[in-house]
Amino acid sequence: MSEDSSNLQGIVTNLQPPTASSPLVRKLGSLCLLSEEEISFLEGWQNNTIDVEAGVDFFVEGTERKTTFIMLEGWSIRYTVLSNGRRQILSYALPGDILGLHINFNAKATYSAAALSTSRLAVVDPRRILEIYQKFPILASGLSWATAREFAILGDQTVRLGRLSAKARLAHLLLELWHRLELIGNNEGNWLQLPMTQSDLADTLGLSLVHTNRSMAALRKSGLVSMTKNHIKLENIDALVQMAEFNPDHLAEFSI
Amino acid sequence: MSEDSSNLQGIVTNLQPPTASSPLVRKLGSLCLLSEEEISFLEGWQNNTIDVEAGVDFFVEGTERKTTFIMLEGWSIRYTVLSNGRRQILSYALPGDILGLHINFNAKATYSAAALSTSRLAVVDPRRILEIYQKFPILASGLSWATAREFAILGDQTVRLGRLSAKARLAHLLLELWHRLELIGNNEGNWLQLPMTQSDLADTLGLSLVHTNRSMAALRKSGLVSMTKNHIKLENIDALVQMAEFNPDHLAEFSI
DNA sequence: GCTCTAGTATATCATATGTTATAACCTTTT
DNA sequence: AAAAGGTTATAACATATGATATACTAGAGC
Repeated sequence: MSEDSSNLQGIVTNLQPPTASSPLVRKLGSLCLLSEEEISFLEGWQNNTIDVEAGVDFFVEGTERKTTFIMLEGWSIRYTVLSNGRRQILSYALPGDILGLHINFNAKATYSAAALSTSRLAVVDPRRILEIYQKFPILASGLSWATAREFAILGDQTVRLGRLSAKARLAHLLLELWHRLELIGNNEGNWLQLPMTQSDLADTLGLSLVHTNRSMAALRKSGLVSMTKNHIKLENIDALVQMAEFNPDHLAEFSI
Repeated sequence: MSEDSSNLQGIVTNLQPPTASSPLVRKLGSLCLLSEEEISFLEGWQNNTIDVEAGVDFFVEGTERKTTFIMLEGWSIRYTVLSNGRRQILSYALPGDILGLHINFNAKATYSAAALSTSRLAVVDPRRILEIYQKFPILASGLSWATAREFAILGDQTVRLGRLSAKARLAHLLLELWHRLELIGNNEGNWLQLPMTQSDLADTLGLSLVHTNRSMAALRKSGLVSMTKNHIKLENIDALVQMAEFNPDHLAEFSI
C-alpha cells in the first residue's frame, strides 16, 4: 500500500500515492503520512461490507442503531421525512465518509440514511472506534477532523437554507459537491455527474420541484452552468463562488 | 461530589445528585454513574475559565483555533455572516455544551461564536480531549454522544429551515430550547426566559425580523403561547409539538 | 413498435414571506 | 425630564417561491 511506511508524526510531507486502497485511507492519509500499522488497521476495519441498491434505506430514524457505516462506493443521503410526507435531505455521503460514527449506544437514529446510487458500505462495530482513540492518536485526530467536517458541511447547508436565494442555494450545493468530488478524485474537469434527480435536489434545498427546475434554468440562462443529459458543467466557477458566497475552506483536507 | 463513587460500567443506576458540580459533569453523569476519578478529571478540565460579555465573539470564522470551550454559565450562539451582512445563527449553546471539540488541529473555524448573555466559559487544551479517549472510555462515549447530539440539533435546524412554515419554525425552536433548558434544570414550568431578541430569532429561523414578529403574534393569537415582558409561556405543549412536528428524542440524555 | 413510468420543462395563478415605513414602548444616558 | 437608541408592533405593498396543470422526453418492459 503506502510506499513510505515511516510514521513522521506531525510532519506534513506528501500525498498518499493515488493508488492507496480504501477511500477512508485516502481521506485520512491525504495530508499526513500514515504508518503501515495504521493503514492496515483502517483497512481491517472495513472487511465487513454490504451492498445497497439505489433507493434502499440502510438505517431508519427512530430505530436503534449499533453499527457505524463507511461509504466505500456510491452516494447516499441522510434525510428526514415529516408526517405530511415532506422530505428534507440533510447531507450527502460520498466514498470515504462515515455515517453514524457516534450513534454507538442504545440511542435511536435521529435521521434515516439511504443509498442514492448502488453503493458498497463497510459495517463497523463501534467498539472498534474506541480502539482507534486508544491506540492510534493520529487516526483519532483524523476521525475527529472528519466529524468536524461533517458538522461544517451541515452548517453550510443551514446557511444555504436560511439565508440564500433559490438560485444561490443551488449554485452553492453544486459547488460543494464539485469540490468534494474533486477531493476524492471523482471529477473530470468542470463536469459534474450527479446521481440525484431534481426532486432530490428540491428536498435538499428546501424548495419545490418546480422552483428547483426554474432555478436550474436560471443558472443556465445566466451562463453559469450548462447541461447535457447526465452531466452538469460549471461554466464559471469564480462567478458561481461569488454569487453563492461559497467558502471552500470548510471542506479542507485533514492536516495534523 | 458524587455520593456513590463505584464505577459500575455499563449499568444504568440513578441520576447524579442535582448538586453535582459543573454542568458538563451533570450532563455526562445524568444517566450513568461516573467514578470520583472521572468526575475530578472533568472538573480539572474546567479550571481555566474566562468571562465573556453579551455580544462579544470568543472565536471567529476563518481564524485558526486551538482551544475548545465549555459553556459554564450563560448562552452563546454559533453563527455565520455573509458578505451582504445577513447573519445565520446555526445553533445555541447552553451550560454544559461544548464548542469546538473537534477543531483541534491547525484548521480554521468554519463559524463564529459569541456570547448572547454574560457567560462563563472553560477553556480547554484539545490535547486533554485525547486523554479522555485514551483513559476514560465512559467519558469518551459521553463526548461522542454529545457530538452526536449537537449533530442532531443542527439536523433539526436544517429541517426547520427547509421544510417548516414560519409559524412552525418558531414553535419548533421554542420547543427545542424549552426541552434543553428543562434537561439542565433551568425551567420554571412552562415558562421560557430567553436572552435573545426577535432579531436573533429571525437570524436563527431564516426569516425577516418583521415576519418573525408576525409569526410570534400568530402563535399568540392561536393561544399556543402567551408573553409577558421577559417571558414566553408555552400554553399548550402538545399542540405545539404536533404543529411543529417536534421530536424530543433528538435531545435525549446520554445513556450508555 | 407500443405502453408505462420517471424525470424534466414551462405556464398560470396563489400565497407566504420580504421590504419599507411608521409608531409605540422601554432602558439607558445625560 | 428629556433625549437617544434598541426593541416590539402593525400596516401597505412587493416579490420570491409554492401549487396545479400540462406537455415533452427518454428509458424500461413487453
